[in-house]
Amino acid sequence: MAILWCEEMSRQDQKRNKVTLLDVAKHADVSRATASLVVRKSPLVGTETRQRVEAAMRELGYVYNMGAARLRAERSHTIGVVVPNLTNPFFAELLGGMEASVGAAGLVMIIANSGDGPSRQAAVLQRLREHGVDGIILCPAAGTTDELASQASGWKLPLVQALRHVTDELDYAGADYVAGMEEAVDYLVSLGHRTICFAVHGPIHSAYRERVQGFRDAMKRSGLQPELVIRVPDRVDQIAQEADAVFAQGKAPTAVICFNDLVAHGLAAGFYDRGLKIGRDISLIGFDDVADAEAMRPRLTSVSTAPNEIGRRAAALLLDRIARPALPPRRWINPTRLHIRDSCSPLSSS
Amino acid sequence: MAILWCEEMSRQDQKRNKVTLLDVAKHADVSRATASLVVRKSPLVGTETRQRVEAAMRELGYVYNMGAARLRAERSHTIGVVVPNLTNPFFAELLGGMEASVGAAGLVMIIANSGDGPSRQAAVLQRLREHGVDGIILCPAAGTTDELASQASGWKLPLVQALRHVTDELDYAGADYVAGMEEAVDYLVSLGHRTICFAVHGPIHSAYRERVQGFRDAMKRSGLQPELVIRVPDRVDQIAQEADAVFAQGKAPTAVICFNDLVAHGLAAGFYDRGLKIGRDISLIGFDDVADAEAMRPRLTSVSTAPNEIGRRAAALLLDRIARPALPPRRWINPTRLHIRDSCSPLSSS
DNA sequence: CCTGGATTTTAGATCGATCTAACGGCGTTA
DNA sequence: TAACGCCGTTAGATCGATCTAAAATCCAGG
Repeated sequence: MAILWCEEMSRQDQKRNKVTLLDVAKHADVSRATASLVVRKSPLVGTETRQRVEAAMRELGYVYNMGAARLRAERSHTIGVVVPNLTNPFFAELLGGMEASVGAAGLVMIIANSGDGPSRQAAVLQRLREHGVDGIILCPAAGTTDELASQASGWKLPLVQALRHVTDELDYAGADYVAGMEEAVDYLVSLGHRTICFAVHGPIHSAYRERVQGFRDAMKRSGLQPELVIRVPDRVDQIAQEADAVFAQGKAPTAVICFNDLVAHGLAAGFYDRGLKIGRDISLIGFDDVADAEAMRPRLTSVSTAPNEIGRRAAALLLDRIARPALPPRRWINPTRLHIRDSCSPLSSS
Repeated sequence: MAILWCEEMSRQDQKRNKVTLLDVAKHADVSRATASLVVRKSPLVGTETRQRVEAAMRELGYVYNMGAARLRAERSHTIGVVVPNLTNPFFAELLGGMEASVGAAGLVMIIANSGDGPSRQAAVLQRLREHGVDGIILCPAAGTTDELASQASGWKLPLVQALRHVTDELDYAGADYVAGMEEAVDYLVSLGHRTICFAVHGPIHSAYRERVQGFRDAMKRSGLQPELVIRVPDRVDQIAQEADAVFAQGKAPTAVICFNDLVAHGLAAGFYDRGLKIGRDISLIGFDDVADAEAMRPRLTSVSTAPNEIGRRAAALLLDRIARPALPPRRWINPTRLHIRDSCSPLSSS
């Protein structure tokens, strides 16, 4: 007896006193199978039995073991999210939106960082595969090729692209960068600006190309010089230092459109340092409309891309595809909106 | 023959043509156990055999099944991270730091959002438990009580607190908010300021209390009025609107210390709107020193708390504890540093 | 040639859930 | 009365890895 007890204790210790479905079943005097049906809220089980089992679960402090369930059922209730960079507030907003959708559906997110490089991205995708995720939301790293589509279909793993896309064969959730940029240009043109510069930075990917394309198309449509695209550094303090770059090519622009709000922030600081007053000496438009746009002085006019909403939509797209894998590829392009504040003014004197 | 083939195909289809360790073993002409030793890089297996198995893995496109491994081995190579809020760039930095440490150790992070509320926090903790995480990094939601410690030990789940703490019985990684605040006060005092206000917002938790305490201690030590603590709204645009609140109590302060950089941003905008020039009419100090501090004009003097580093340390603490659960509780308090820029100036006229 | 010890390899049980196919009880119909 | 369908329940196989304990192999020394 004493020996038996010892053995039981050591077993408990070894197993970290885990309560299994079998324990619950015994305690409620039903079979393992019935208990399983109860935890999964199956309608097959009788009301009285259900209540007895639920009571047993509560009494024993049972916690469901997803790992074991996954092994048998091929569903992990887990999705993978790969972004190029965690620290960027823009991606943080995106993740926030995803978490809302994904969490509401009862799944959890594994997040991974690709560092915006294809080799690291391949490694993290492999890792997610090993963890048996039910699907992946990927913001493709710069340099990702369209063989991503064939890989994903070979893996039989639902995959949606977010913010950037490299293939039409997979779902995609992003913003209408082209239209957003056109709206920004048209607005400046309506204020009388004729020499408009586009300040870009960062790695080159679909969202980058679409913004450039939107800028050029709109400039051409207005009969203006479409080639005034200037690259600036990545860090905000360096952007400020090298703000002059904007004036280095040909005629000095009277307005600058920025690749994102970070560039706008940097240029605003740089212009300030040079004694240029934004909204009077030069007009400035940002892109993304993150929270800080409201805090700048003068307030920054910016094209809103609503990363939160894109995240939500990307998650919805993925959940749909997990439910019906054979669906044809879909895309959800979030409309953008020019949020007009105080950083632009009509061109008065030239 | 044809029938057999069909059967095989349908099995493949059903199983999503998954390659298992048994397939690899057969292909390499060894046992399942040996193959398992190879994937886990055990030194027990001979060189020639190892190579044969590795070749088989490559040829068949084998992917490791963590789920199955976890079931047997009680290690999921997964940790859970709970933050109050994904969208805050501060937490984004924290996550970035964690990801670096955790990823390097070969684990992945499941992230969850507590919404800074204890009930939702309880739900996500339960969810993480169901997913069998090896440990949890938790930034305790406002209102979390110290029974967290007994819960965690009951769950036998390694848990480290990050940024905020509710108990001494669990590991903790945070910043030295008290010292940081004292340094800020002392700096302003050394510039001649005597009436200094502390502008706070957000929910109340240990990090909040420590900052207030640091402020009051330092003010008292300098013989100054320690009660000038003012609450401002949460959103940056509302902070700007209500910046006057800073002057509403007693004598008007000549310097303001902010709870974080977001408050500093809002107040800076509000002061600008009222024609006050920062660094001349009023001095301003931020807290956290996130990227934007450098982009403000004038540049924002701010107390750097290095969330990235805290994230890295929290992860290291957790990995240590997973390796040796019996370790006494430890804490890592990141030193803060006052990053002096241009938003403060000596008090000349009064 | 046999023995002992170290090194490699293996069969079989096991983790905790889900799934399949079947079972008993009950009311209905032929 | 036998046959049938329906409902709630269940035993036993199964998922893909790991672990344990023992077996096979090899080599040196007596």
